[in-house]
Amino acid sequence: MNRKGNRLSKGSYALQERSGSLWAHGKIKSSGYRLTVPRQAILEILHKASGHLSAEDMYLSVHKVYPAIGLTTVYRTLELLVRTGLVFKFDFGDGRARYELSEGPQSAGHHHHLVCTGCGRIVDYKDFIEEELDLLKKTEKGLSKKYNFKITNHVIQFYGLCDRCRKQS
Amino acid sequence: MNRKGNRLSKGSYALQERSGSLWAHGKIKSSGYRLTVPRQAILEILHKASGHLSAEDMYLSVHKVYPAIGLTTVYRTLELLVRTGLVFKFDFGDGRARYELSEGPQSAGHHHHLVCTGCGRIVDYKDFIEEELDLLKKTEKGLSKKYNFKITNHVIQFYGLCDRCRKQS
DNA sequence: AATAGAAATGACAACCATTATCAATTACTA
DNA sequence: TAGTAATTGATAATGGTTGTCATTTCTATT
Repeated sequence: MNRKGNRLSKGSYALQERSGSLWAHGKIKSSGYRLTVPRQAILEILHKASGHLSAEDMYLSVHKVYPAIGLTTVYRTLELLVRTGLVFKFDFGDGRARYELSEGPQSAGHHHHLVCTGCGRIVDYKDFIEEELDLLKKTEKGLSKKYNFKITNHVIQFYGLCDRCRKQS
Repeated sequence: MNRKGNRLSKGSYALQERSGSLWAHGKIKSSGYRLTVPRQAILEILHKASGHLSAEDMYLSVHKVYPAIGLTTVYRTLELLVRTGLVFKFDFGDGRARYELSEGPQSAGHHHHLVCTGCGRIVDYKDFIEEELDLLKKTEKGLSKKYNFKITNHVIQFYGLCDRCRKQS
């Protein structure tokens, strides 16, 4: 196979580093992992995408530019990114996991999801985040104490029917 | 096979009906579905259990009493119960769905889940429900209007490490 | 620069929860 | 009580995800 074509040029990555994944790169290295081409490519895709991509979405996307990268590697990389806390993994009930970057310095910020049970459409929302944070802080503290859990994460999702799907049913 | 042994006697069900599944039975019938033995058996198990059972959990449980009931039927019944709103389906990230009765007249009440990412243990909590409900009502209203969604459901989950798992890591 | 050793990768097979199929059975209505 | 459509159970198929293992690539060390 064409090794050269599958190689990432330093130049193309210099740009990406300026635009926000430097932080992620550092975190990967400081966690003792190597910063490889597939990992960089997947991080780049996660940066560019609006979020909630499935593993296969990323595979198809990455595969266009680097045909040598296989689906297995995408899964392995995502698992690593989740483990190091760089990426969140979601389940919206359609049988495949979705991934998005967690809150890095360059992130789009804390948000939650509105999921249409009709068509699967996912809408990000950032409304009511302030009130939510108040409640969450309080709840996390209370639950930590009461159940002796060390809480690291939380998920809030709303399910319903979107505009289009309401009309059809 | 022993058909008679797999049959539910009227007597044993009379008791169950008194203890809370009458409502569910009515809802199934009024939705145009038949009230069959497997459906009653699965409802009974959901009533008795503390919640968050997987399909296989229920299959094993049901299978002891009614060996003729197959796993496929368990899945189909759960799908029906979810569709009619009698049961909620959850994903706690361990690759299998979990089910529990939704808020019937006899339900244990509105609660959420605390999930240990170490061992998978699930703790129900009902703390801070009042404050939470305020926020949720407000959020639902706001999101419905802004995004034109008809919101039917929501999920709140906290993830972390439980007592035991904290010590081990 | 060359190399050894460890980490990472890719192709492929295996896994396993869930779903589709279809003939046989069952619950409800007339 | 019989007729009929709904439901069921056994089995196979599906599909997302993970395990395996030989090969490749990185990195530290000569």
